Amino acid sequence: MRLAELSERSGVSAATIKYYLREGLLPPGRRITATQAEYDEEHLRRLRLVRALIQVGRVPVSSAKEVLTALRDEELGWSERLGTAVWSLPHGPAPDDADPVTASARRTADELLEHLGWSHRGGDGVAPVAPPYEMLVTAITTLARLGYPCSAADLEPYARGMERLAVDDLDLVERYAPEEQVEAAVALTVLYEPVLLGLRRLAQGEEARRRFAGQ
Amino acid sequence: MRLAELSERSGVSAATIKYYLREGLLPPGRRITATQAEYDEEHLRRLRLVRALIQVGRVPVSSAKEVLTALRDEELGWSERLGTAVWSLPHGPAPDDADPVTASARRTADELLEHLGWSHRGGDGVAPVAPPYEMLVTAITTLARLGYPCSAADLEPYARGMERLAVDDLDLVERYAPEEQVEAAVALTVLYEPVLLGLRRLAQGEEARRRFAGQ
DNA sequence: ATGATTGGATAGTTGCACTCTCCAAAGCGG
DNA sequence: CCGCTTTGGAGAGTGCAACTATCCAATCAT
Repeated sequence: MRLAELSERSGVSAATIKYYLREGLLPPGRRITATQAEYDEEHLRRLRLVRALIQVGRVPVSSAKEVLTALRDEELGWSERLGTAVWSLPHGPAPDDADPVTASARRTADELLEHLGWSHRGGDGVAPVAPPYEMLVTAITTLARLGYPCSAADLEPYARGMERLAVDDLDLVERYAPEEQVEAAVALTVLYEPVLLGLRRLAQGEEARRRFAGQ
Repeated sequence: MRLAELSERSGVSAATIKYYLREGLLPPGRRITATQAEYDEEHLRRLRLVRALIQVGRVPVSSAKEVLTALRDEELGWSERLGTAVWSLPHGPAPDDADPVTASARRTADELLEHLGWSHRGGDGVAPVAPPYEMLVTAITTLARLGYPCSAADLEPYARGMERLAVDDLDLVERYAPEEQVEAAVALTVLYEPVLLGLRRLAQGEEARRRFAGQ
């Protein structure tokens, strides 16, 4: 199919598709002549994934590129690809280690993870600290600075909850054929986030209604 | 204290504080003379909340203003203030109701919420549909379009998980004095989101490592 | 043959979140 | 009292991200 048809079938404007091609978010089409290229179903699929990551997952274009590059990287195995993709996701401002509040938050996070038996550092050697861990530290620091300190004990039920959901997440991923699993894992990681946050806000509304009925 | 001191104590540049004052995110200081104003601890506290919402919670400035306005609105009761504040939070693109996939997603969401016994529509009368519900519908639609359909049954464990966490959330809020609870609820809703997402990504990493150890 | 279409390159637009510059009034040290 | 600095407000300017519009030569459809 031509770029115009790709545009029509995806609902993404031709100009935007050209932009994504330039930025390397989509691989170039198969060149037919000097001025024309042909796109296939795989391009359509990838374009839809890009739009989903950007619009629903709020992933910046540059990070989306990294995520997609990791997905396609034939050099890496299953878990490296997934790891690289997830680490490319946005994770907010880095913690400021000069700040004593950050140091305390880091201790809280370490205590929590140790208690849970999670290894938050990458595989072997001098692996960098995982972005999700940094994200956690930043959030705990910010809460503490605002006067809402949370201890490892406060966080444990949240961690246990996420631990249970991770089992469901991986079960869901295993429904798919092995060669589809990495993409499925990324899509489910990112696109279940709004599902989770939406359900959480609804659940809070329910619980608040239950407790403070007539106020 | 003067604006300069507010800046120093919060770590926010004076120019940015002026910008927030202009945008109405911070109430004006108490005017001392025609060209000087005095700020107090309450301003400092609010400024820190603004920064936390914007930087860690990824809330746009304009939404942060709505959230803060709702928090301060003396006209409203406890739950209206909290509801208005949470509804002002970003919730992604609205679902496209012309699309049949959206209609199907909406049925899935309705089925789930009915099964759970949650009331996703506001209080009385012709209340608008809750933004978190719309957020959920958009996410389910996007997943379906990408070839990752999820049924009400798939979503139930996630909803149950969030239901349990909402209880903990509200317990945490009730630690604070009644007049502090609305702000605490907003801060915890928004700032626990990175905590939750960070823990989820870490938990997925753990679970993936457990299942696919040597790949 | 000829008018429309295609894909690539370049430049322009929009929105957001600041950031800079200016300025008159105020404070302050001698 | 007099320079010198500081203050807060207003408006314009900046940088970045994500598009969007314009051009253009090659090509395709009739």
